[in-house]
Amino acid sequence: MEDICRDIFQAHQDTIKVKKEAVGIKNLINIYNATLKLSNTKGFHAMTLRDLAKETGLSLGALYSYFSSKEQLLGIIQEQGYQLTSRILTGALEGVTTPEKRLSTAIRTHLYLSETMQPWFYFFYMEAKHLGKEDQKKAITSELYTEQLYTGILEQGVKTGAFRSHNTLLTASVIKAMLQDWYLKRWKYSRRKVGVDVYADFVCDMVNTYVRP
Amino acid sequence: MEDICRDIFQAHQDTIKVKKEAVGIKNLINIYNATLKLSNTKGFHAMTLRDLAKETGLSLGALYSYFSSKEQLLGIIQEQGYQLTSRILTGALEGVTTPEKRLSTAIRTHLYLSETMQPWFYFFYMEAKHLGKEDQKKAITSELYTEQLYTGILEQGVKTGAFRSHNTLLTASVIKAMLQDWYLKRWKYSRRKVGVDVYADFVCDMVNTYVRP
DNA sequence: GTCTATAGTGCGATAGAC
DNA sequence: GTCTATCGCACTATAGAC
Repeated sequence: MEDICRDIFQAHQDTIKVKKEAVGIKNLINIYNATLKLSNTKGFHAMTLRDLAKETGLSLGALYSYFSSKEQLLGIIQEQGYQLTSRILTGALEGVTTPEKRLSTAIRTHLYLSETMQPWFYFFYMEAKHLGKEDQKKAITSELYTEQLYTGILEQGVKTGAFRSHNTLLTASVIKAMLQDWYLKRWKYSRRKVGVDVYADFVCDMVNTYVRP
Repeated sequence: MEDICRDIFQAHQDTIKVKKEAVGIKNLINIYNATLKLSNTKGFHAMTLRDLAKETGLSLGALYSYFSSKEQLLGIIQEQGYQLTSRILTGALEGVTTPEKRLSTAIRTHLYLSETMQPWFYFFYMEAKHLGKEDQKKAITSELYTEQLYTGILEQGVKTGAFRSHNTLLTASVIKAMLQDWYLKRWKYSRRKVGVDVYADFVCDMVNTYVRP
């Protein structure tokens, strides 16, 4: 969390009026956490800056030292998320060579990441349509990028004979759908005390059963 | 569409000030279509009643002859959707006895229904969190009801030996996730020219492969 | 760096003419 | 049954004190 906010602090020094890094990062963490909490309960649009001021303990004026408009606040959070996701996914797959291992690593990494950053992932999904035209394209690119990652692994597997021949694009799509369900319906799974490990095993099992020769 | 609106017209004669059924239904269709169109593009909260007036061709004052508040408009659409979904699903399964047939019928009916009523389903999913506390409970009940339907079919199949023993609750969850992906990501599937039949075959195939003995 | 106070805008909802 | 006109309110964003 602190790392994310340090990145943002340094990347947006033009719009962030606060100069001391320690103060800036502390408040950014506060603001983003509050934004995610409020947005994920009632929606970003329904969250007013007065709500946000109350939740953070900052004043309206102080908030505007950290972003130039409500819309920009939305954009910043989204953008940071895509970068982080693709960076971590790509990193986790480095050095993993066999298709079976790559598939299971990608699925598990994605699930564990969305587990620790659940509010962020939920936010990306639900607020994507409220973005400006420019940012909306980035959202679509991000969705297709991770899907492409799975398609690539599956096709590699078909080629090497590790997987049987099948519709890799549709398989990748439903893998994504299953991963997304994990962070979109957290209320359901936590109520049932289904942990991320159990869910990860299940998804890997179902996909493996389907694609194995 | 006309049937749905006739149901609503008759069920809400207390809040709908228009008395002539022909006029009432014609405008209700107009209003709900416009609401779905605008909400699904920019979100229900971001849609103003002035947007809605422009889209329907009605005035602000006229709109209020068909609902008592913006919030109630949201509630009416949601409620009607649940009733329709459960009615159609239950009806489709009537007389279908073997677990294999029941499973495939449920999946296909759900997909075909969400295909013809895509804007409604998308709306239910994305706007559920903006509902009042009362209506939110109904949304959760509805989600769990359809899931329960799949769990029931799967358990019956395990008992009769048609399916192997497996985690039926998680299987039902991911079936729902796959069905939801169909109407949540329509832009993706239609861009790729994947039709509902192809998708339905795929989902049935994947689930069957997983649960067969 | 953060505050309070407020300007300016656009909303949901209503009243009353037609 | 539908319209126009308008009220009161809550919002985003800013200006200036501390």
